[in-house]
Amino acid sequence: MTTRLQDSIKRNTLADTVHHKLRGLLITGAIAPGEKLTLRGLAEQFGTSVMPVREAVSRLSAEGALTVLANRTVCVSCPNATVFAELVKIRCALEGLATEVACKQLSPTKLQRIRQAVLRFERQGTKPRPNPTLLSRTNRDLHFTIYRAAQMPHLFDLIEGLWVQVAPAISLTLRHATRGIIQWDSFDHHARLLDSLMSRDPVRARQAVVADIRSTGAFILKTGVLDTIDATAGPITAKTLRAPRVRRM
Amino acid sequence: MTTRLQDSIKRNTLADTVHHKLRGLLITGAIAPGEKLTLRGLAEQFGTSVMPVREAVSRLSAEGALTVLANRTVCVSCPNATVFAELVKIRCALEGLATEVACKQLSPTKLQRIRQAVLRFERQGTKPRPNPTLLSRTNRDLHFTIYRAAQMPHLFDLIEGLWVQVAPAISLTLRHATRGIIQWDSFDHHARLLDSLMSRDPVRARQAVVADIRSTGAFILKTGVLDTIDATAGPITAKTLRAPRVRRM
DNA sequence: ACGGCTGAATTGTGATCACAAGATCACAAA
DNA sequence: TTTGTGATCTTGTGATCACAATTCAGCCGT
Repeated sequence: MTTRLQDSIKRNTLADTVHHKLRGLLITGAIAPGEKLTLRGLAEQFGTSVMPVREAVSRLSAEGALTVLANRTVCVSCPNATVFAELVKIRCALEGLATEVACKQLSPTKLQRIRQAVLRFERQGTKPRPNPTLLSRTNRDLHFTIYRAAQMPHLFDLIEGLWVQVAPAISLTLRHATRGIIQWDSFDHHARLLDSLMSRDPVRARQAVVADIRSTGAFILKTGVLDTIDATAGPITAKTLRAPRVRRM
Repeated sequence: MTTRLQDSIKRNTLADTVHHKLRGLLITGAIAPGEKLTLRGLAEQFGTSVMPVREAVSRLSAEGALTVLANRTVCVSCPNATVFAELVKIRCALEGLATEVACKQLSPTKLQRIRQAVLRFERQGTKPRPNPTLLSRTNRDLHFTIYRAAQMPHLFDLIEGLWVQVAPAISLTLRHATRGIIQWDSFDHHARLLDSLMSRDPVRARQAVVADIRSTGAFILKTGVLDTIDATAGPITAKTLRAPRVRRM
């Protein structure tokens, strides 16, 4: 998925550019989950004709990042609870593998960077009023530096694809549960992860990541934001979300 | 990748049809790895204009099934040795997971079907002159009935995507090592797999699939067919393949 | 007979046009 | 105020056109 390894062999078509930019917007949650997109609108926004946008949207929908409904409406797809649970399981398998592999060949430099990311995450997270966006970005950096270190580009792409699909769910949670996000045992898991990496214990490292993924996944599921989403129901409207308002913790 | 879950909510655009058909041709190895494809050619073959083909090709290249080179030439992508090795590792993780999950909830009916597939595979494989194409098809059926039983559609799609990428390598091996393909310990692994499934032992089942994947992967790597392939080098020509001719076993 | 060069032909990419299916809104009837 | 209905606009999809880049055939010169 994505342009895969071709990123290096930059085939700079407009379609690729649009694809990349859109993907970036999606993975950072800049576009709200369920939001409707129009080809012509995107085309105007990117300053191209509809053609490159069509190709980009086509690829993104193939990745599962966008959904084109039976109505032929394009919208940012957000997994419902069951889909999300499945994605979490897959993530455990894939990111566990990546971590295990990376653990065996992490350079001291990368280890340093990971340590710093862990620290940054903890520092931001223990603030009285942490910035959730910043927090999730730091978390992302942390994970992806590890996965990149595994030097398995295809695996990396697959993982990235999963994050693109999961991102909207996180974004939703962030939007509707502004307080109390920080219950996370993530601190513990990150610490254990870092420790395992430094002592070159691949199995324990894998366990730590899996625990981390599972726990934040469980947290998101527990908020119940995703229960209101029906994949076939189309874009998420204000009405859709009103009913089972997320309860604060 | 693919049309994902949308398969049920058939959004019957021409692009989807072409995508599906083309994908089928690729996964069965009907189109030779490295073969060049032209949009207009495919369009004529499918009886459409180039537009649907463009979208299909775009998606397939996003999946990694097709490669569009810097020349802007489209060809069936075939993994080189290192990429193939990576794909095998990923397959182990994903298909292992699928097997483990499936093991816990296999209906007796499905179990029967798997048993029959195993028998069919063994019967065909022990023939004095087994049909390699038929053999690999049976093998595919066997694996995919298990994976489908896991009832994790996204996982299934990912696995299918991996097979599409691996298919050309298998196809190549089949073409250039017409004899002696049947060294496989696959019989043992299949037997152990079936046994584990019947006795509901998820862990052992996983181990059996992983062993199966690893061994046939190792076999393909050992033939050395993939060593001659450079991902950036473009389509596979007769010349490319001449040099280190596959040695019979 | 052979190598390098030029022409035409083919290719993917992007833009534009055409069209059918939904979505939206205004207005009228209850 | 609410509901049904029609016209109108918007949308994705597919076809066609235009174009630059690449490929390839054929020719010329040696």
